[in-house]
Amino acid sequence: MAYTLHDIAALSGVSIATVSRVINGKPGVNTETREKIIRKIKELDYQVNFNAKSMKTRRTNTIGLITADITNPFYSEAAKTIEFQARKQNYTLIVGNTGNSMSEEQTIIRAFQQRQVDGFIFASSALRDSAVENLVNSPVPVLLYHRHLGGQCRHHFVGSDERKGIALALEHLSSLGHRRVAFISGSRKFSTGAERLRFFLELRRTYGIDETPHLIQEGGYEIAKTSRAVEQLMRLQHTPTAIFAANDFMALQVLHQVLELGYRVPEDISVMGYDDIPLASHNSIQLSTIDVQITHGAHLAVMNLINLIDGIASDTQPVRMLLEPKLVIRSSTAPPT
Amino acid sequence: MAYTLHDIAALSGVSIATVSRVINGKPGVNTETREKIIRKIKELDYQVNFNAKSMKTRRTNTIGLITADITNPFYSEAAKTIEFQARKQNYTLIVGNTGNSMSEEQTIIRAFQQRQVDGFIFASSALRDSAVENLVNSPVPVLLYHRHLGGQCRHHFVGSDERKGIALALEHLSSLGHRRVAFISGSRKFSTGAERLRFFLELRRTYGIDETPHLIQEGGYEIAKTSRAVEQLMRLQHTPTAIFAANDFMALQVLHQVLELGYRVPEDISVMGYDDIPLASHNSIQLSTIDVQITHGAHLAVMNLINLIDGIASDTQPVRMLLEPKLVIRSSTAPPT
DNA sequence: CTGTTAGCGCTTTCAT
DNA sequence: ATGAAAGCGCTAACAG
Repeated sequence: MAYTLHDIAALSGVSIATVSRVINGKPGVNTETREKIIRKIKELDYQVNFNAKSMKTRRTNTIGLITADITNPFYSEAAKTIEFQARKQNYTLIVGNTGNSMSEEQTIIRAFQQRQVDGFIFASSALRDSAVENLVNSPVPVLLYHRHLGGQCRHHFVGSDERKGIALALEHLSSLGHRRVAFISGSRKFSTGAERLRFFLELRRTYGIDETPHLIQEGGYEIAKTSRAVEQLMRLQHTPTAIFAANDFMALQVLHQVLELGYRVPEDISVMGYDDIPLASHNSIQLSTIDVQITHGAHLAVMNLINLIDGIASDTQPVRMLLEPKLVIRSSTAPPT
Repeated sequence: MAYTLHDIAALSGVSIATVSRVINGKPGVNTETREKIIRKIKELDYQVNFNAKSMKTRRTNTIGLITADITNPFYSEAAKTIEFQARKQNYTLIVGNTGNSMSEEQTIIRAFQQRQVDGFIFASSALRDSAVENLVNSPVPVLLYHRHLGGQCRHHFVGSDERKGIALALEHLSSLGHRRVAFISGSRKFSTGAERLRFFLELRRTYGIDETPHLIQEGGYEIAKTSRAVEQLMRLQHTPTAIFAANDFMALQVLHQVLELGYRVPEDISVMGYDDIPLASHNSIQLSTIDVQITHGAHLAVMNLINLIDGIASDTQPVRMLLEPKLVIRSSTAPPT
């Protein structure tokens, strides 16, 4: 059994109130008494019971992170930063993986509520996710990271400026001289997937990209879908000179498949990704992509959530931070020949 | 403010004790009363305050996972399974990343203790880690996963049979006809690194592997170290016909570097890894390796820890489970030419 | 079958 | 400067 305030108080010959005061650095304690108590605390290696404390303070100093899949390098990178920043501010992180299942998500939300988390970070929500929408309308602060809920629901969000990112990619490909640029979209159930497609369609004309419908394909999480998309594309009369995948995960698959088909990258065809997951920079891959500033965003997510918890940030004016994406040119893109 | 037992009790016209009984499925409540209460709970969407409950029950139903780096695919894979299995048993997971820093580790341990976690899983400990050793001797159950603390300290452990794994790899290379097999060891600060090297040295004779000292090189987490090792190896008069790296992370680097130097894999040189991280099976990599059963081990880790928490497993007889590793033959190994 | 009550370990008024 | 006491939301005797 661990020591309690009572133990420290009894052994120091004072009341628990006084011990509580010194633990919390409150004023109004005689210096000698304070030192005596501190000595005792050190001696016994006393540790506060945060749960008991929470009962009075209504603060658990824990934040709940809900992610679709921690195995996804994008999220594990974010989780690492979130955990670190949270800990620096004396918060601990509890995590849940939804595996993109709504029912799991709901279960996790409830479990976290029961644990009285001070705030939630979602790094996984789909567009129109009613569980999250309900939560957003509850009194506990919720911040969406990377993917948002769409227009209908007011919520706090830290993410990347997708329009800017698509523009950056198109500008790069266009300036290399590409006109027949294929696009493989991600799942449109997520804001990122939907927006990247939308902005591609919206911006391609500006950059002089060919508007042939066949150049747009739908990908997604299942490799098979991306695979089929690539097949379709490479079977076209006029094959694209560049393939732009809406995320690195798909881009990697594209890269592999195109190589398998005997094309050289980037000599015969350029491949462009999006996100800049760690693997993209791996020396045997070297994928050109858009860096969405994962860790920077994760850092801001924690900061903003804690401000919300502390009531520093106003809750009426939703947080909405869009980070500047950066173009990362590696060796999967080059001028068409 | 969320509802409490009092609210439900008042609104149902019963006492809090009765409500508590129905919530915990305790017998001795009139069916009608029970149903009335259940209705009220549903209607208000009442959720128990786990913290308050913990004060009485001395159980928080949370387990602390401490990992070196959640970004490492090995650990994120494990974390995913651990979170899932824990949740299935009504536990939540709180996580901490040490980044291999002892002081961070100590900080995390204390934070978790203050949160009254019911048990710890370490997936990151070094040999002779005094913080963990102390913790192991405290009353709260601690289970080491993947890496253990070495012989001096009795503790619960779930890992892989490293001797068997090395034997499997050597048998594979040997049966392909390799004799000049180089070995790049991992950091010996960890049980895995130390043991794999030890078993390689111990077993190579059995498999007819050349015992030239130059074939043993030291690698580690810094890419530069592995890089230098490969350079040394390929500068030898008799270059090895196969390079066996003590983990996939290094093997990937070896693969890249050897390819860069103009060798073909596996025609000119075979490369073998260890661990079978997800990336090893990536279609553009196809690394032959040893599968250490990450998820199976993670699953067992949770089960065993919970048994320990529940006092089902005896605490005097330490858990020590060594899973059977499996040989995974992909396309980075072939007979020497 | 149901209610009363005493804490779990802590913070925080309010007295002294 | 210090202590007594109430109470956070819950469980678990104990009484009735």
